[in-house]
Amino acid sequence: MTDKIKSLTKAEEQVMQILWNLGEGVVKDIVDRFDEPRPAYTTVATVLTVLEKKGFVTYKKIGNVKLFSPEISKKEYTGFQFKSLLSDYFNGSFPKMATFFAKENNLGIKDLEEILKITENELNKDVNN
Amino acid sequence: MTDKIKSLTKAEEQVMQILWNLGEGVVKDIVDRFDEPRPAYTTVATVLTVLEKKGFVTYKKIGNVKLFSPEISKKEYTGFQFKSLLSDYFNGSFPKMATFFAKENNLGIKDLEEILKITENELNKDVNN
DNA sequence: TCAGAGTTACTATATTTGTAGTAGAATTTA
DNA sequence: TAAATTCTACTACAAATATAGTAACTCTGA
Repeated sequence: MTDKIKSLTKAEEQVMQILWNLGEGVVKDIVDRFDEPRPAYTTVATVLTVLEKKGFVTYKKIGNVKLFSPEISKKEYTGFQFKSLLSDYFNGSFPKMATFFAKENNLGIKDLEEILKITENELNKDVNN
Repeated sequence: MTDKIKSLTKAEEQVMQILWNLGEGVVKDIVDRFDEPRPAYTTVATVLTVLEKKGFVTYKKIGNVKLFSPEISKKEYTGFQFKSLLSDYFNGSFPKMATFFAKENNLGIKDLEEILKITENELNKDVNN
């Protein structure tokens, strides 16, 4: 079903991030969200064509204009990235990752418990989605 | 001080992973750890040369042989990757990441508390490093 | 109704990445 | 000590990526 996801290149990822935020948009919409220095309109159009070939986006033709939208959700791609990081750098262990985070930020047990609370809230909050 | 870290390419990352495990090694050592089909000896040598130029590895000459070792630790690079993922996909919020993990794995509060315990253990365990 | 703005399809080019060969130096070994 | 092996340095080249130009098409507003 869900075809194997391939990694995005840097340029592709930037475009996808914008498209995930917008939900949908034409080339111009995407170009406009780029920080200066903006890539050329045609550059973005090319990247979108590639993304379409790779199956990351689809589009509807509205008149002669293509309205692009993500075909792979941010969530799906996040999962892919997250799993890769977890397996390549934390032996697939989430506690190892959490430990790493704690150490990087000099957090103690108390802080972790605090984070757990916040997480539980988040979890309840988005029972939907 | 710590120069800005650049991303590793796929091939480079594989070599680094092996080198991080070995601690140090000559080209042959690294080739040997590759799964079949192994890349050519010269391919690995080339990648190492590139990694050296990028500052990811150094080497000591032992006779006429280069003994390579990581210049950037796995930990440093992990931090870089982790931060990128956290900021690009979780708004920089670790609880959001934890929530994502929980939902992906259908974990409930109980499970999270269990994970917290494991994490606390880990944290105590490696008081060193 | 046509001039300009926007859009797409196609093409082009530089750079980076992945992969590996060759030549020759150094080392080991029969 | 000559042959085989190992290793590095240098080079090569194909594929992928990043970036953008051009031509042609299509609206839309004056």
